[in-house]
Amino acid sequence: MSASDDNDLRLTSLQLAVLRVLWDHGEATVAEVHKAMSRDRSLAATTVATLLKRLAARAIVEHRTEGRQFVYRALVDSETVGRTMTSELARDVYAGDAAGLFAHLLDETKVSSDDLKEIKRLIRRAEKGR
Amino acid sequence: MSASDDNDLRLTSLQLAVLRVLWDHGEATVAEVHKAMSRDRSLAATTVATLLKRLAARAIVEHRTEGRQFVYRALVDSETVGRTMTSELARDVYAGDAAGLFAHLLDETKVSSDDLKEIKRLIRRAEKGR
DNA sequence: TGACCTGAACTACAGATGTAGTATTACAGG
DNA sequence: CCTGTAATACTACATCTGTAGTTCAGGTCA
Repeated sequence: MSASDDNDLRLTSLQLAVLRVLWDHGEATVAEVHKAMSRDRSLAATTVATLLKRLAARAIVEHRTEGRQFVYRALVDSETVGRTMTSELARDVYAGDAAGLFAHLLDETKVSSDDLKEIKRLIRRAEKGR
Repeated sequence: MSASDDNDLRLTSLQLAVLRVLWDHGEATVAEVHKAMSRDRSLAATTVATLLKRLAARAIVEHRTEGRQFVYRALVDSETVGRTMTSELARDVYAGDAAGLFAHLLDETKVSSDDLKEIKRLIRRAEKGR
């Protein structure tokens, strides 16, 4: 938690794609992030470097230097980002109507039976905790 | 559906706030939108006008002229926007893990007992439909 | 040691966004 | 007919984003 970091977690799709690589890898050099992203997006390596540098300026990632390379890692975890963005979506789009959001979630994404099972478990837990 | 409109429903919080007014009112003049938004945000009337004009340029709203005023209405419904943004969130942040999104939804927003009841109903329906 | 390669730094640029001032124009009232 | 008044049109501008080229510097290989 260090100091005054978090806050302002409005992230674009592209920025999230970068972050995901760091979340998955723990740490990664620019080249590694670039490579990992190349499956989905064709970006120049310098583009990825720019993205990372900008995220660093926002204190969303940071890097240490290893030899001549920067090794980046995320300063925000996916949990926090997920929570923040979910509640923003609920507020901005659904005016807080959780059931509405959930309905769309069921409709629009492929929710597996396992997911449903897990979700039911979460509901039971929520009901217990009132 | 007319022609090549929808698509590209990436909307910011502010843009959604504008849209919400139109969704709630059906139609509204710039002044009405401005007033409705003034509870939450202090924007100049011209700012609201600019916002609406830009949304119109993206074919997200349109207006007819009534006397000297523009009466705006949304060209996208909240259902569509909700669906789109929800699935984008699921994809970008959760890599499609619906249960993860749902867990955060339960945690982060105030889900009422009624909401839970409704959600359980949705789940039953989803299970029926396989 | 000199030519390369590779990585980061710097520069660029168009489009979107938040935000609003200024200009213009068309009525309504006197 | 003239003058506010109110509404839209036009202009502005800083910031963020997506995207990448160009420059500079430090190792590496011959």
